[in-house]
Amino acid sequence: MGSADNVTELGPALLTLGRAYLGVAGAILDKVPHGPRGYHTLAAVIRGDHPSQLVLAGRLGIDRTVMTYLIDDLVTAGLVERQLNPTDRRQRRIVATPQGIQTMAELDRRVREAEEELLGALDLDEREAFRDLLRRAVSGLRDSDGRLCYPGGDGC
Amino acid sequence: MGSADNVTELGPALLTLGRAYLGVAGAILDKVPHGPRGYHTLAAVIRGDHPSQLVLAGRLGIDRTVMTYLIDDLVTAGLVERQLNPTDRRQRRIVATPQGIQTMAELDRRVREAEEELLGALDLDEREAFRDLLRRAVSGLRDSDGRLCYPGGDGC
DNA sequence: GCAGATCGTATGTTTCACAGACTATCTCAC
DNA sequence: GTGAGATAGTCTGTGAAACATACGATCTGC
Repeated sequence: MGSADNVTELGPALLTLGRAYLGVAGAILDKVPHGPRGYHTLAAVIRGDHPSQLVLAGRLGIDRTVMTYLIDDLVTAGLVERQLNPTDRRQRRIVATPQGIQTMAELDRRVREAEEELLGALDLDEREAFRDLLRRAVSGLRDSDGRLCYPGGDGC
Repeated sequence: MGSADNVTELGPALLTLGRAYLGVAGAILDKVPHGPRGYHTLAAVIRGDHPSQLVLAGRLGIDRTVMTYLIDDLVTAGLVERQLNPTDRRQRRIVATPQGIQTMAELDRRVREAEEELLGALDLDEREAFRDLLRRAVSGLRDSDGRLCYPGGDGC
């Protein structure tokens, strides 16, 4: 059986699709601080259940030093707020402002349209299957706390 | 129908899986110049059918100025060679050296193992389905020459 | 032979991620 | 209580990477 003709292709394809996503989403999200990354952070904040910046960073796979100025810029844009946690004053709880929620609602629709366009080569059932497989593959990279810990990573 | 609970998730999941791939592949490919990117370039070179650096860059979605020093380093590592195209002396045809082919053969196996580990949450049939859907989605982003041209990109 | 386009290269700028140090605060032992 | 160590968040510096721009070499068309 030939071994060279069925080369993996998974890695390049993954990165290519990711870059394409960054391209189309970046065009939509140019008003959001830090583009797609800030948008994903805002989405996670709205989804809630993030006691601290550190947990938020762990869930998104972002370094905590990056998370600091990422949230700085989301705050100055009026999309989120830092709230001091009274029970542990080291922690900053991040919550979305009404403006942040409204902005998210508007952008979510357009981003979803762009995503559909990105998967244009697949029919509707296949897109749903792809989303499902992708979601489950990623969830396998998380520990019980939802933190990312892929093999070779430092955390696990 | 609730609109906030089925947020897209495709973008973050895509980027997360891509970053995880870069993490595990980068650990394997730390001896290859420019890590995964150099490896993908080498793989494309071995696959052949790339008349010039520019076409190669277009296929991989890499800027041509980046491609220059990427190939520079692959050449100094002894993995590829620049051949002058006699019919058009502006073009440089990139071919793999025997050492490049051998290196590729060794690394391909390990990278594939890492990929399987990355998709560990899926069973075998699902992994194959995921690879297939991903490959087809990406092929939809290419024009007739194989160049990447996702919506919003400059080229199309 | 000349004008314009194309391939590859070189240069400068900007952005970005990551490591390390630092402050403030919490937890636990005693 | 008090002190040692751990943790959350911030700040600073460094290095890598992408991108635009400009340039020399070569091809194509007239």
